[in-house]
Amino acid sequence: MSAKRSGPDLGLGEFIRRQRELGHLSVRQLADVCGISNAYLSQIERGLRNPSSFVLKALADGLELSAETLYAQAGILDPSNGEAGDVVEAVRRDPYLSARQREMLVEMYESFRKVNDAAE
Amino acid sequence: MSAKRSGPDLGLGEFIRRQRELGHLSVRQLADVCGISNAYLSQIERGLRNPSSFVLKALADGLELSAETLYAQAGILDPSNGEAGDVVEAVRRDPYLSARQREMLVEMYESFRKVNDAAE
DNA sequence: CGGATATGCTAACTTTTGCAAGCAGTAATT
DNA sequence: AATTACTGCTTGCAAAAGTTAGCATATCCG
Repeated sequence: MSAKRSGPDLGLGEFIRRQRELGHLSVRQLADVCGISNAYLSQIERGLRNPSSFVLKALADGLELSAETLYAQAGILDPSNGEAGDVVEAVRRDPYLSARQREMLVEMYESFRKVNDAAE
Repeated sequence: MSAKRSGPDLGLGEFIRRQRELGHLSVRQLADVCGISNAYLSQIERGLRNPSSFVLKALADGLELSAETLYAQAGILDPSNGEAGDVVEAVRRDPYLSARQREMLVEMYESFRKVNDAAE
């Protein structure tokens, strides 16, 4: 058995489900895009199954997420790479944007976050 | 321009074996450290088995490699992974946005960059 | 020559992944 | 009410992952 679901995989399934719902996709639609069965995706989302590396990769692609983010959520990758992405900071540091453009991007980003929070 | 690639198309199993031998470990020793059976490790190294995410993670730890390196070798993670502070990367890694929202932000960012380039 | 001991590999077995098919619920048409 | 078309969930099974026990060879020591 070795490593199993004892502990920190709490949330991978829910994270996937949340991402799926943010994209307004049904279980079947996402499963289809990822090339897996809807039954299996349903089980993954509820934590009943432990997807293999390749399925996880397919899910990352289907959700248009970086694979690092998903793997970090699964507790497999160190979050040092996956979590650091502060969009606002990256925008503010970008030397190729004008102040006005930075402001627009930040506002757009924050309004997205706000909308998602409200739709929770 | 193509940057230099180290060990282009080395299979995952062969890569693991090479790393293990570089560390002067036997199959049993590495398997023990990783918490898997020696038989299974042997099969992984010869490409007869396809290890799960957790086993891959354990192998990375046992070999004292970054998990990213091993996952890149497995063809699961994109090897281009180092550039920090990039807006696009930050957006792609943000787990609170939907795929559609990420796409919109990236397109907005890139159109800004394009406009700025043209006006240079 | 034994006999430990270490190497990697094979075989038989158990457990988990992943899928095809079907079930129950909801909402809109007819 | 019946049909059609969605939604997500459950079931039973084939295939793959992963383990325990054992085989064969090689080295080292008395």
